[in-house]
Amino acid sequence: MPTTIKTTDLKPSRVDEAPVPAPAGSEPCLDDRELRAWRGLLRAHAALTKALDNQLEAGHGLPLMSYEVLMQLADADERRMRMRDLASSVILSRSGLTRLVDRLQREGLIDREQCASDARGAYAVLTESGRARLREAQPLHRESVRQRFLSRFSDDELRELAVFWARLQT
Amino acid sequence: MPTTIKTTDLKPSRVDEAPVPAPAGSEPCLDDRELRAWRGLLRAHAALTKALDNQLEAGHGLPLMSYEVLMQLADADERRMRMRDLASSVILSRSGLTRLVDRLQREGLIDREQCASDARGAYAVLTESGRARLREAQPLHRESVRQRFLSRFSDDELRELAVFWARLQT
DNA sequence: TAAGATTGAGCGCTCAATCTTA
DNA sequence: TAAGATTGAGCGCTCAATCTTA
Repeated sequence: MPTTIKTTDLKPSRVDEAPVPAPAGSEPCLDDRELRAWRGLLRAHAALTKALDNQLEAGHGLPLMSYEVLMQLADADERRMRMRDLASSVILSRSGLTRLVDRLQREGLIDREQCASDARGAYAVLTESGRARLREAQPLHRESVRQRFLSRFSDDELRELAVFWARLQT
Repeated sequence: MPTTIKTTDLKPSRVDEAPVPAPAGSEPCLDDRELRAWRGLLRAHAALTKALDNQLEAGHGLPLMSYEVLMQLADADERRMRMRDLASSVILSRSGLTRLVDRLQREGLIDREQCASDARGAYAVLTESGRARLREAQPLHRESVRQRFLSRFSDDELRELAVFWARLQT
């Protein structure tokens, strides 16, 4: 064990910042309040996704990213989406999605289908087996999201968070 | 361009959820408000870090993770930290940090030093060149964090966010 | 025995190049 | 010309195994 116990790493960044009187003018240093808001987001996200990913992987052999893809398809019309749309909705590059869908297809959770209206296009389609796997995994995942995230907030706060996220869209 | 314009992907997950009357009992489905709070976090984080990482990499050849490591060291006593502590404060596995420090050392931004009190231990130490590189990169990065994130919130909201993040610490 | 750090193997992603169709 | 999808190359990470010291 390390001798220094670090309860949090959101320290006020002592050196290098306070002494300097705003170097150029247009980009003053982040103050303590700003740092906590920003680095808190990074740390919270990292800790949450790491925990959820490990758990989902261990319990159902399904990494978080795969889970998200299955979810998107389950919610889509006819349980299918264009590769392009699917990539952007799970925030993955197009090539990244191609490879992820390769893996899920190999497991039988997703099928590919030609797009009728645009011969360049392809659909990813959720299979029955994919639906079943998703249904198996959902209870554990939802409970974890509740326990680790949602339960820490009141109803009003959850609504507030949603408003906050919406504000970040470009 | 896809024919369907998706302004947001936070839809109420129509199928599969509303009809089923809470399958087992202990893990009811996430409702719309919960989904927006949760998936909003995932999307906001992904979009923000991707943008910042690209910009930092393009402008200063410094991926976000490397930047975070240099920051931690710049803020630490004597600009040095034990590998173990550094890994946990940037949320990286120990082996992941070993390799990242390898790269930064090859670039001359970090040195390694033996730990005097524990012969198993090693310090990562920020070099002068590392400080200089960080100082170069900071203005752009800070401005982006401001523009893409901080500026979307009032002072009170930033304080509230910090409180929210603190609540998530297990 | 266990903890700090590193190494070998390999996974999952991105970028750039490519092929196909609009 | 440009867009959708895939492929080749390669980067950055993790897990498990290993070495060293507590």
